[in-house]
Amino acid sequence: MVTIYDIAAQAGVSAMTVSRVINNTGKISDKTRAKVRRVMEELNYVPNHMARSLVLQQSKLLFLLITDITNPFYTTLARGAEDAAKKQGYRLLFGNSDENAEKEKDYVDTILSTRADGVLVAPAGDASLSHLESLRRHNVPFVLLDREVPGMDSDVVLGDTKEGARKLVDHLTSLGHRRIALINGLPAISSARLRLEGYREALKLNDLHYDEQYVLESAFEPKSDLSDIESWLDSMDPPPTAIVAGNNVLAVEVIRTLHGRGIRVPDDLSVVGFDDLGPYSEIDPFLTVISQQAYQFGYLGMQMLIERIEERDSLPQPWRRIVLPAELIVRRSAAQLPFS
Amino acid sequence: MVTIYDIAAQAGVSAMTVSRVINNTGKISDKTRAKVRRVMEELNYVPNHMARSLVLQQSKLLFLLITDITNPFYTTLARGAEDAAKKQGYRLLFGNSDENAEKEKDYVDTILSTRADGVLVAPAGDASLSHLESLRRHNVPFVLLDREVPGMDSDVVLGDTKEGARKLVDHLTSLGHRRIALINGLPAISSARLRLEGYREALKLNDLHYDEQYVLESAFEPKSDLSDIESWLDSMDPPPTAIVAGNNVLAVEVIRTLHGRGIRVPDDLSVVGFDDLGPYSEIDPFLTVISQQAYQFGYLGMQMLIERIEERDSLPQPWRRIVLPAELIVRRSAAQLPFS
DNA sequence: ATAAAAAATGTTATCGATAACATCAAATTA
DNA sequence: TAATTTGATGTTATCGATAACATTTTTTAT
Repeated sequence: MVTIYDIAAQAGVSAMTVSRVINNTGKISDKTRAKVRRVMEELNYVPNHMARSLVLQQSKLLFLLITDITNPFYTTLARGAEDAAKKQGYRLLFGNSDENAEKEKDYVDTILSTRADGVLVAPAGDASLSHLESLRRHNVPFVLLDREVPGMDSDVVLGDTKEGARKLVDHLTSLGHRRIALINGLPAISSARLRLEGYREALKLNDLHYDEQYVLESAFEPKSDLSDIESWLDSMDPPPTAIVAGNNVLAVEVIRTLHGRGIRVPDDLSVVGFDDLGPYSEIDPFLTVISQQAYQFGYLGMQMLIERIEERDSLPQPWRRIVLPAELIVRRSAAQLPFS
Repeated sequence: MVTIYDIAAQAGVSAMTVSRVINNTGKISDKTRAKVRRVMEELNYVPNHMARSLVLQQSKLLFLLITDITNPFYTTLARGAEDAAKKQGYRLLFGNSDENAEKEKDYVDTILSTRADGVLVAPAGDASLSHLESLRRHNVPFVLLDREVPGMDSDVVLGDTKEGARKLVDHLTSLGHRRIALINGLPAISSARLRLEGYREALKLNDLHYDEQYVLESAFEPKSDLSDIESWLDSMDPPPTAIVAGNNVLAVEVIRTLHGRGIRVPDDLSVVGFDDLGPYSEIDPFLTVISQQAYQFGYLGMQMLIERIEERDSLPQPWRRIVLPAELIVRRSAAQLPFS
């Protein structure tokens, strides 16, 4: 590979002069600047970012860790983060943890050893605490997205999840439903806990009592094995007339399972969920959901992150917490109960 | 940040000894190995990948460039690439070019200056040629995915696109359709060209004549402005009874536009497309498509890439070309014509 | 014209790690 | 036991770039 020394030799100057031309620092005569530029072109010079970062002690490289690259919520979020990063002159790379704290840890190691300037993390769950402590210990700024991790203070962008859960339940009760089930993410994820809370509060406000049998806690990620959903559906007695799903993946799994049993949605059973199904849901606007501003999660989170990075030397600001609203989008997957 | 020198000092050995412990090279007594390990733990040592890559001249870092991170075809592909990379001990980072050759160029610059060991590229189009030449010139191995670029020989993983287009047209004709339109990607993308070819061949084989007015070439990416689709729909006379869409995004756009006009799919007009709509399409299996093995694109491409990287010193092998089959999945978006 | 200031360029050390070679002590062999 | 091998560790140079300081050249001021 061509280095600044090759250029320096070819142009008859010192490496430092080449470095100055590249970075537009110091004083350089127009003549040598032109000559150096020309040689750089001729030799197809590409700067070595690693060597550069090694001495500068900063990489202008940021990372975004998401938990499911096939989930439109996260990919939309990624677009927002990307746009904000580009605007500020940072490069952004993505990592996909697959809802798996182990994989996430590997990415954190990569991030630490790549000496990234900062990270945007949608943590896999409470078990992420140890990696986040690792980032903190090594002084790598990070902003949490969508989920909090108990025991770790930081900047964070959240959705108004509890309120979202309430709205969904309210919507269902307004349609006459009284036996409303919840299929939720694992309790090791903060957003799942809030959804359960919101669900319970809304039940109470609607004078419905909370019944444990109507709640299933399942992993957020798509799996081939739907047997726990199957047995849960069998177990509820009397069966619910509506189901709230804790995220888009679970909504899909539930509906698939129901279809497999010949149960029609919403005719036989209503289903509502969290997060849109991506642009493709527009083909046939079906699922009634709480829509979160996915793009904003990424955009605002990235802005906060970069502010943290650049204010590093000044005295530390208090942690910031952005809560984005949750909007109910009524479509067709929840129906009025006939006899209510 | 803690370096091997800090560890060396603390453990009372030389930096080289620490390096040996880290890499398990050379001979080290159990006693010092244990001591060094202990100090590394205590100080939370994390190796600096940049310094390491600088001397080793390899980074064990690979990149995947895709053109649309919100498209399930590419995210599924990404999962495959990720799995294959991990299996071989490489780290994988993602970049999103947004179907934009300029953004793609920025990523290529990043890749070059990061001294990545190789790249998997789904090129934005024929205009990608110059960046690919840049990669080639700098001796960075790459494998193309899904699209070829004229003028650039390389390893490549393709779908059997032309055959796919034929199957779609055959399916429609078997349902009685004779006026079949095509909304396709821009001709600057190789896969779009093949789809057009396949479409024309299939028409001929079915004794239908090719009529230019039934073909629209549009950008693959999602846009807010649907006016060209609108005017195209208006212009066709007599209107088609079926539309083939060149990819999933276009299929969605067309169906949205049709819905906006009160035209029902498939009752009033049939629509078929390329590529699945992700896991979410399973809620309501609607769109009849040619399904490509997205995961395999990524997995096999990554395997080829790594083989290239690791065989680098031995004599060069001829370029390889993998063509993955295209499977027709009949769902509900194309209907039998009543009067045929 | 000459000192002083400013501009242009060069030298050396450094970032954190590893390769290649050097050294020293312990173990083995003759 | 002296000679030799082997094991364990240390030293130095290097990867490609930049900061800090040093030097040379040019310009400006007196």
